[in-house]
Amino acid sequence: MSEIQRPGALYQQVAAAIREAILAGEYEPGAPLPSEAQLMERYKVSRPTVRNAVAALRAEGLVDVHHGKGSFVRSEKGPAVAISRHIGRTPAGHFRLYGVATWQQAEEPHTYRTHTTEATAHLLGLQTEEALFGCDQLLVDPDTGARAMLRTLIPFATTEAVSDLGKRPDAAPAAIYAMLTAVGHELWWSESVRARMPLPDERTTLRLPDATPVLHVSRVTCGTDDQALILEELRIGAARAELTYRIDADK
Amino acid sequence: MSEIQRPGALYQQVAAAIREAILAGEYEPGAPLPSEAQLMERYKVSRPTVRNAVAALRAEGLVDVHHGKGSFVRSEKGPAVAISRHIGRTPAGHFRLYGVATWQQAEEPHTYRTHTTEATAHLLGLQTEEALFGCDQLLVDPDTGARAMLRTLIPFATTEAVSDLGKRPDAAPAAIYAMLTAVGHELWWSESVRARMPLPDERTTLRLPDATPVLHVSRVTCGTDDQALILEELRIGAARAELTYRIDADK
DNA sequence: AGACGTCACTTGTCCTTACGAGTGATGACT
DNA sequence: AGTCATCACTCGTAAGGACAAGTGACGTCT
Repeated sequence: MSEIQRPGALYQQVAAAIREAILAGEYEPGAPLPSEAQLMERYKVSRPTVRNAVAALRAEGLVDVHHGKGSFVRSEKGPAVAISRHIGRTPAGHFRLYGVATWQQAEEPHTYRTHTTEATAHLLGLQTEEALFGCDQLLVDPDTGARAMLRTLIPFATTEAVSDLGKRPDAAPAAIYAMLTAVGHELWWSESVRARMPLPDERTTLRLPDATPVLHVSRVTCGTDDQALILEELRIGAARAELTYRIDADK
Repeated sequence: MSEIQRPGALYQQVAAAIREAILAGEYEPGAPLPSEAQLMERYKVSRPTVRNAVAALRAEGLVDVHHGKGSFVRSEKGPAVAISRHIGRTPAGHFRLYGVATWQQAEEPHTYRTHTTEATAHLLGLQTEEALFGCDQLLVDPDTGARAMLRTLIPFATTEAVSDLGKRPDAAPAAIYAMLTAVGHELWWSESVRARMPLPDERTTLRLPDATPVLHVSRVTCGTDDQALILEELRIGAARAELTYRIDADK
C-alpha cells in the first residue's frame, strides 16, 4: 500500500481507498474500476489482497463484478418500484392495491395444501398443524422487470365461510378482499416488515444481484370480529423496491 | 469433495453441503461448526476453499464466525423488537409512538444546520439547497440492546410557524407532533421503507453482525394543508427489528 | 461482405506456504 | 490459593503460482 495505513488489514486499507474514490465521485456510477492487475500495481499488493478488498466492496453493495469484463461502480439511482401498501377502495366499492395490482404473473401459480407452522399459527391465531390452503405466485412488474414472490395462506375456516375462495385460491389479492367483503366483513390489515439476506433459491428466482437484501412483508387480513382470515407473504428484492405507507393518527 | 459434485465450484459444493446440514438441523442454532482444519479433512479440500465456503454462508447470514473461537450457526429466533409505526393518541391527547417511544438516547443528540439535497428536497416539497435544521440521535432499546439512528430534518418554514420547535430540535418525535398539533395542524404521515447493506460507519455505530441489512424508514409528517412539515429518517439493523403497520381500508 | 477462429484481456477457482492474532485451559511459580 | 506465563487451538491476513472460464476485438478464411 502506498498510502498511510490507518485502520488495520491491508485489504481493508485498499478497500477504504477505493471506497473513498467511489464516494468522492472519482469513478462514475456504472464506470469500470481498474482491473485487478492494475490495482495490484497501484497499491503494490498481491492479487488475493486485491480480490479481498473488492469482495468487501461487493458485500457493501458498492460494486458489481462481471466475470470476464471487470468491476463496475453500482449505479444506485434508488428503488425503481414504489409499492404502496395503502389500500383504497374505488367508487364502485372494489379494492385497489396500488403498485402490486398492476403486476403480472411470471409463471403459473402453484396451489397446494399445507398446515400451520409455529410462526404462521401465531400470526393467524391458530394452533400448529392446522390445515391451510397455500398459493405461491411469482409476480413481475412489466415496466421495471422487478420480481416478487407472493404466498397466500388461507385457513380452512375462511374458505368454508367464503365458498368462492375455495375454488380460486390463486385469485388476486384485490379479488379475495372483494369476496371477503361480500360476505359482510369489514376488513383491516396488520403488516410486519422485515429484511434479511436471501437464500440461494430466492437469489435465483428473484434474480438478485450481490449484496441485495429481500424485503419480507407479512400481511394478516382481519375481518369484522378481528379474526385473522388470510396471511399474505410478499418477498421482493430491496434494491429495486420500496414500500410506502400512509398513516393517519387515531382521532 | 467426497460427495457427488453437481453445481459447479468446489467451494460452492462445500457450502451447499454445510448449508443443508444446518437446515436439516444437523447443527443446532448456536452450536459450533467443525473447525476449518476439520472441514479440510472431511471434504478433502484446501483451506482457502473451506474459507470461501464459510464466507458464502456468512454472506447468507447463516453462520457467525468469531476469531479464535470458531464458526457458529446463527441463532435466528426472529426479530427481537417489533417497532409499531402505527400512531395513536392517548386519552389526554398526547401522541404515542409505540416501540420507539420507550427507547433511550445512547449519546448526546447532535443538532446542526444543513440544507436540502436532491432527495430530501423532493420528499419535503422544497427546492434544493434550502436551509434545514438537522438533529441526529442514537437510540437504544434498553431491553434488547437494539440500536437505531434517528435523523430529524426540519425546514425553517416549520420552525418559524412553531417557535417552540426552533428551541428544541432534539425533542422526541411525540413531543414534536404535540407542538405541531398545538398550532392547529391535523397530522398525517407518509412513510417509505427500504433495505440495503450498511455502510462501514453504520455497521460500527449500530453494532451490526455480518450480513445484516439495515431498514431505512423515511417518514414525512404533513399538516392540515398537506404540506410537509418534518422529515424523519430511521435506520436500524434488520436482524433485530421488524416494523409493524396497521392499515384500514378507506371508506 | 460475412462467418468464424484466435488471442488478449478480464475475473473465477484452487492449491501451497507462512505468519499474525484472539481465546481458553493448563500448569508452574509466587 | 492466587497470579500469570505458556501452549494449543481457533480464525485472519498475505503472498505466490497455476489454470479455468467468460468477453470482446481483431484478423483470416470462405
